[in-house]
Amino acid sequence: MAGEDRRRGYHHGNLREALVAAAQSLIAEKGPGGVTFAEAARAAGVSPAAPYRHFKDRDALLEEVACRGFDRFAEALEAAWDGGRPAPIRAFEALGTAYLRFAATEPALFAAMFRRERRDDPDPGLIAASERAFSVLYSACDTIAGLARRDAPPPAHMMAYHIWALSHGTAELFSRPGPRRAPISAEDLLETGLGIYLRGLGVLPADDISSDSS
Amino acid sequence: MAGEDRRRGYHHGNLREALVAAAQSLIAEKGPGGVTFAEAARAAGVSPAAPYRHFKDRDALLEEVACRGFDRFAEALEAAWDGGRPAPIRAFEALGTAYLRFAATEPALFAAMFRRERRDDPDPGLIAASERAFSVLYSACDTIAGLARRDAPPPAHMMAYHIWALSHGTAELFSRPGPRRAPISAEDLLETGLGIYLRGLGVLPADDISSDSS
DNA sequence: TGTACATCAGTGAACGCGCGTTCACTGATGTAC
DNA sequence: TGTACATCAGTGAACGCGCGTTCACTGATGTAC
Repeated sequence: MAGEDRRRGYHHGNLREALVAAAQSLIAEKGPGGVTFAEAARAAGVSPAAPYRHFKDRDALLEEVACRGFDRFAEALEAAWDGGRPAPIRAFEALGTAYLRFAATEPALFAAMFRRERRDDPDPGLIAASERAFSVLYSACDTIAGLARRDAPPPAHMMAYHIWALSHGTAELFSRPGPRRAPISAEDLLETGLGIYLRGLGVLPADDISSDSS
Repeated sequence: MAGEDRRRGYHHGNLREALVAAAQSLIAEKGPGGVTFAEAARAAGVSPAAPYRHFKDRDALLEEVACRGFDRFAEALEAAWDGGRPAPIRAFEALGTAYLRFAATEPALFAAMFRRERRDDPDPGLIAASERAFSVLYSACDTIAGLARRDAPPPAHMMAYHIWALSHGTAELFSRPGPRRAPISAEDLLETGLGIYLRGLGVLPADDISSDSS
């Protein structure tokens, strides 16, 4: 953004950032496969050879975008969970909603983060960033698992994988821009799904059992 | 397959099939984005102009692959569900496992079916094929919903969307070829997740309630 | 049974295009002294 | 405070490549009579 306004002569000053921004809007336009080194350079107002000073290749650029995506994703999830306030269950639902909203409002980042054409060599920075996002989910599950009315609480990491899968599947199938497929909104689907899941864990009371104790 | 063995002179005889097969293996190699009209033609042993006789463009070819993918997917799911035999719950788990297995053993078809770069114009044949697959899930859920020990069974279509999302998310995140991320197998994750979900619906008995009636 | 003709499916050459990548270069910036 | 020099970041021209797409064409197949 800031780098596009004014060229300061020979040196761009902020080319790396400009390339990342350009890649992001190219992804939004044509998907990750449509990102081209040459076009990113053009969008940044720079010669086609310039990007090589900052990124090894197209894939490195996309990985950088994905990495920042995971960082912002983690922030969004963390803000939604908010340490379990005002109440754990409510915060947990907000967490799920945040997952969907991120997928819907940042389709470019989301696509870069979860694109299927990964190279074999997994970038450690990217893995670390995705771990950061996952850890928000994990700590929320850890709190929620403590509410279970059983002697043995469900293992939080398994729970986190379940929740992640449910949220991700809902986002992929029902929450992306494009022709809708479900007659129910993605948010409602995820909320009801989470509710049923938590009931199954004994975290929420079952409907057919009279119980007012939380 | 059959078309590659022997050229019968000027006419290929089975070019459409050969192109679909070529596209499929190109997807397996480089993902849907790596599919090229020219390369598919080359793989089929035919001039670069020949594919235009059978497909409008690259996207039409990919849609054909996706369409067949959904057909085979529906078959696989149907075979796993098997009308609810030997027992509904067991068949239901088999259905989930079949979802994962399809994603793992047919990554090319799976990628074509669920690729994100869809054109705006959704092919009716493709939609119909995906509906066929979904309807297997739906009818299974309809049967399972009837087992709930409540007065009002959960709406089967909502249930089907939940299950679809959970299965799809598990497949996307944990069941694709590549570096694993979860310390639990995708199959185990999905099975436990389904179990918890069904407990939440009242279809399976909760652990902390003594109940031996199925 | 044979012939004429229409239709179909693939040819191969050609074109313009944009991309990836390299190269010696050069303008700007910072720093040692 | 000024000068010389090293380093850095971007240039622009060039190359080879493969793709998409078109075109008039031609070999094969089927069918009317």
